Amino acid sequence: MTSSEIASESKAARTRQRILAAAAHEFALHGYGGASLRLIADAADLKVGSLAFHFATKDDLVAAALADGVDSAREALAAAVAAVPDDATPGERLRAAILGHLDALHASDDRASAVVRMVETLPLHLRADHVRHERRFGKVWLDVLARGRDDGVVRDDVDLRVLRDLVVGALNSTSTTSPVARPARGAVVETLLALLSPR
Amino acid sequence: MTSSEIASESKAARTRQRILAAAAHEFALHGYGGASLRLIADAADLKVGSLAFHFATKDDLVAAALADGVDSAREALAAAVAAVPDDATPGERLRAAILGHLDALHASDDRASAVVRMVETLPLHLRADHVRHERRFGKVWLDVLARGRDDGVVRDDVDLRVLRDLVVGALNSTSTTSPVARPARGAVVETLLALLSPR
Amino acid sequence: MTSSEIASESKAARTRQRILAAAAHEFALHGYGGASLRLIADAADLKVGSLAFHFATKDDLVAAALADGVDSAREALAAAVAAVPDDATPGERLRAAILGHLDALHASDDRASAVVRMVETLPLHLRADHVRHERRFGKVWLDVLARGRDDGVVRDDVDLRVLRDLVVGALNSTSTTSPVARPARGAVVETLLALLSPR
Amino acid sequence: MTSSEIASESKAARTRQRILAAAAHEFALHGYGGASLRLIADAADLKVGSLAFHFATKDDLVAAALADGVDSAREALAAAVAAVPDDATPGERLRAAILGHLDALHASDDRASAVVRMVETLPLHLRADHVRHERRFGKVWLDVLARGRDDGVVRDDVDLRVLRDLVVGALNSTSTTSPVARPARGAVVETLLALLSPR
DNA sequence: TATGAATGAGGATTCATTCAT
DNA sequence: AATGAATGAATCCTCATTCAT
Repeated sequence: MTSSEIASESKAARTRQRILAAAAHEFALHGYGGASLRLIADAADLKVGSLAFHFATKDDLVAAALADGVDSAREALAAAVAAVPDDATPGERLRAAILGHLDALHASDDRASAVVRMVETLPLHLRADHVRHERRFGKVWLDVLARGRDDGVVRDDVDLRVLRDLVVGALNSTSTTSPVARPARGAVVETLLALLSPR
Repeated sequence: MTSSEIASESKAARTRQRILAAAAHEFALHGYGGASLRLIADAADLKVGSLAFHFATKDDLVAAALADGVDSAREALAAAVAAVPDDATPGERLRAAILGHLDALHASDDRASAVVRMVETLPLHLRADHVRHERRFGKVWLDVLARGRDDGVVRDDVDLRVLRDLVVGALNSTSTTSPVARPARGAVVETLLALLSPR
Repeated sequence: MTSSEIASESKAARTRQRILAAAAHEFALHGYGGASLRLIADAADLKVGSLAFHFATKDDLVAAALADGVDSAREALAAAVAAVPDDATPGERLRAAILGHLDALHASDDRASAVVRMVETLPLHLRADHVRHERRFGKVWLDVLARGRDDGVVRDDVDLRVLRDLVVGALNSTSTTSPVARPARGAVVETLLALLSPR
Repeated sequence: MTSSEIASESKAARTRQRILAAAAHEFALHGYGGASLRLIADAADLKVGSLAFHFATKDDLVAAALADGVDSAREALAAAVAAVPDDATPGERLRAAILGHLDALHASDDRASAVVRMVETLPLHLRADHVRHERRFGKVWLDVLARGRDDGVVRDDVDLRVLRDLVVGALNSTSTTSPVARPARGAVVETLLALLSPR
């Protein structure tokens, strides 16, 4: 493989990433139906027609952005938890998960928040493809909560799945477009930890 | 005012309601940017051109649907709380609020869920107008929680506003388009009550 | 029905006819795949977007143009034959049919030639719908030839359907875009009559 | 010229042929305006950009396909006639011509039918170039008919050029995309022979 | 009060073409 | 000899809006 081959390979990959970033931003701002390829192309410094070379269709791009969004959020969440030293307190682990989730959600690249903004208005065929990714993400949170319960920092008087859904819903709802309205990160973390802790 | 004027006035009002209902449905399904006046008109059994008579522009319709959505949800929430007899337990009042919120959100007319689906992708000028409605809704929940705290059924170790935001966020996140994924109403209520109750 | 209603009804109909005429011209010149709605709209003195009001889709317009083309040709053919007095010679009837077919095909409005130019490159779903029209047209020619055979002016040593197909094919092939290359109408008629007559 | 140059030259020639074959197929199916270089490239197992190496523009490819189509048909027609032994009956020669024409037209490689499908919708500049090829093809048929007349198997009561145009038109009209609708080859041949034979 | 008819802007997608590699 | 990547124009279609009736 010559150096020029490497260069051209990475060029396509770089453009693809630029498009995904621009798409995430537009989708986060305007949702699935409100986002336009024109604006996405502009933000990616490309002409609309050129998008087709990387993503054949708007829905292809959406699917890629969704996968990119949840997967990166899941990896960030898992990494945040994994980074907690073994000898840390169980509460630290829980706090790390919450922080990891919030960080992904409020990251400036919008990859995760694009997902939150799009999921509920997706056409069925896209949603079907997306469910698997979402499920893997939910699994990570479930594991975190289960471990927390074993370690005695998560209450055991409620169904864990329902708890997980409410926690994730509450966290996702902080991903508001107007950061002014967003409650302070620290307050959210402490409040959630309090709600979760057993009586 | 003649009787025919009265009749025609009430006809206009009825049509307006039909449009709002159709709009709520479309907005709930496709969000602000993805909903089209044509489909709304179809669902309201009207021609697109006729919409202008009732709502001059799409944004006017959106604003009306938003106001209609939050206000009706707020009234439903307030009514549910007010319906609780004075001699009921404080926990009953809290449960009534949660149930009222969920009922509004999962109502078949989509008026409340349309709001949830739209808010985050609204253009700025619409959002500005909408904030006041949202604030009044939030005020009701804040009152409910404050009273609950006074009555000893809501924990006092957390900031009440942050708590309110998380509770509302968690509740709103149950308004998913695919009712299959939605956790059972009863489980949501009991879990939330547990989380709220003081240790 | 008021006069204004009549006017508005006929306005839509008139526009529809203008579009069909423009479409026939474009389709005759460039075929199904080569014709553009832009040019059709221009020729019909409309904006492209306005076409949708009369024909929802390009394929709808094509289907209408096809039906219009064959049906009008069939009617012209049938009328030409019917116009022959009962006491005319059988040869006159045959000649009238040939002339009627040619007249339809070379008419300046291109309605019939548009069909000839489009049929073979139609997508399958359009072709399927079109077959019925084509069959009715072929039936008229078959009747003409059968009557001619009964009257002794059409040879009886060949299969009538095959003969019909070849005659129609030969006639249609005179519908060339460059009228220079087109053989003289009279010569075509006399030659065909000669070929058809029994030995 | 080195052997590798020879090899690469012949490779180019082979690719050229593959492109022409693919192009003929697409043009036969969709006509001049409806065929796309992308599909042609796909069918030729190439990327669109690579076409330019062999044919600078779409119209260059079209021109080549047209020339290829008529010329090969003309050669097939001439060869079919030439293959008839000198001592065969004149009717055999005529039949051979008809069969040769039909064989070329219905050949699976679509080279000839692509021409039939394209000619009438060609832009003027392409048509001008094409006329010469077409004329040479017509000349062959004219010769065949003239010889037939000399030999007493073609009627002499009609203009030969008009006759030729009608015969060619009738034959070409059998090149339909749906082979179901196509009349049986044998029946076409015998019917045409009958029509041509003098009384 | 509503419809019919049209507009112009913008939507996504496809197209032939170009050019560096 | 062919590919990868991009362009700009054109494709059809949908949109919200307007206005005479």
